[in-house]
Amino acid sequence: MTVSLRERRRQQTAREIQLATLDLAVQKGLENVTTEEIAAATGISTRTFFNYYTNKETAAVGAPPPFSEAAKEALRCGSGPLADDLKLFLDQHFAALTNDEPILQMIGTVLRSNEKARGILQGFLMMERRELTDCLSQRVKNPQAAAALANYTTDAVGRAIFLWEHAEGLSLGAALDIVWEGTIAAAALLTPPS
Amino acid sequence: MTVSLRERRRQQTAREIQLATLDLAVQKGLENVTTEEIAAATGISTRTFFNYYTNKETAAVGAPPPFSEAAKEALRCGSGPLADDLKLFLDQHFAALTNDEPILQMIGTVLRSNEKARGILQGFLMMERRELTDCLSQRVKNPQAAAALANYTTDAVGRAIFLWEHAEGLSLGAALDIVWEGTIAAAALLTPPS
DNA sequence: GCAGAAGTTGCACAGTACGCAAGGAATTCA
DNA sequence: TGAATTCCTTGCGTACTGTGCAACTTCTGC
Repeated sequence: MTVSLRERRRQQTAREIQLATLDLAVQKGLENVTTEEIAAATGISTRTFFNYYTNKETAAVGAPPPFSEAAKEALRCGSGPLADDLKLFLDQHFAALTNDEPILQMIGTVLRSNEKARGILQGFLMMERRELTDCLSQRVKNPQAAAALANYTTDAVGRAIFLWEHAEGLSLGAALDIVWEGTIAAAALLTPPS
Repeated sequence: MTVSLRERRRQQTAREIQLATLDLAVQKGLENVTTEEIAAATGISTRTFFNYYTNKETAAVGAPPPFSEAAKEALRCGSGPLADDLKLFLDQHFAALTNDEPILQMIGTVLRSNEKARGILQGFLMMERRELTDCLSQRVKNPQAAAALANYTTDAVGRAIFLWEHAEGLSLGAALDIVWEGTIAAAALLTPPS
């Protein structure tokens, strides 16, 4: 096996901590949850909690799924219209996110009221945006345009999740479709008629 | 006088705390600065520090200048091409920022290494983006397109400041021009040829 | 099965953030 | 101008955060 018992247990514990954190946070707000409570709920010591996460906000947010290498490669080397390739890329990324909808829901609740948690997530998204910028730089010569496209794309992720959380009976995929359409419409509004 | 002595002193103290914080942070990194040091450098007690700011990161970031009401009004009711009106809006906002270039410089240094500070700033930018979205909603019927445009715009602010900090001998205004051009180019890339 | 690596835990300690109450300075109003 | 009021500052006490260290347990590779 490629993953040792140790590694598996580590992942397991990390996830248990995240779940305990989110569970408590949804109940009474992350501000009012102490690391001690989280540790107790997880069945570990406070000290061990800090061996996994540097703070409770990080524990709540967890590690978002990375972009798939295949999807990035497709984006770099794609030949179709850029808008279509980006949408395809987003669809693939959302397929990964959809696996943990309940967790996503809880994270959303935490993010809405917790500044520090937003900061953590922001850090992750910034890394993702940098990754995307690098991919796009291979197709777009103007580096500022590549950065702008990466921003349009990661922002669409955020807005789609937000919409999904606030609109009843809307699937994550459907929310993305709506948001992406708005993104394209906005781009058209900025583009002088040729 | 419209502003009482109390109010003026309060503003003064708030600024002094920010300057002391940034000064120490640039010297040795905000992580390695204690609230006690900041208070001492400002000439106040630790307790008073917390009457002004909830934490040192907030003290470092301070309160960014708000959008001017006139600029917002112009954006809401403007009739020119949207891209031009937005650029005008940004130019006005940057004129306000330019007053405190040295502070902006120091804030940038802090943001680069401090996660929590980025979170604080993110909160401010999110509010600004919401404000902008509201303005734009009066000119653009599709709410997702309005949100996307607001994002394009606030992101341009961030990228312009970043570029200005990293490129030697580039004025803030010139950086904005370059970034905005990239934004427009990216929009064109997403727009199918009509 | 055993040596070493990795993980867990208790303990100690520096730092953060805030409630509370006493005292001091600014503002209001008589 | 002087008293009443309001706001600000400060010290003290306290709950919580985050990390270094050392002892101990568990897992891994040979």
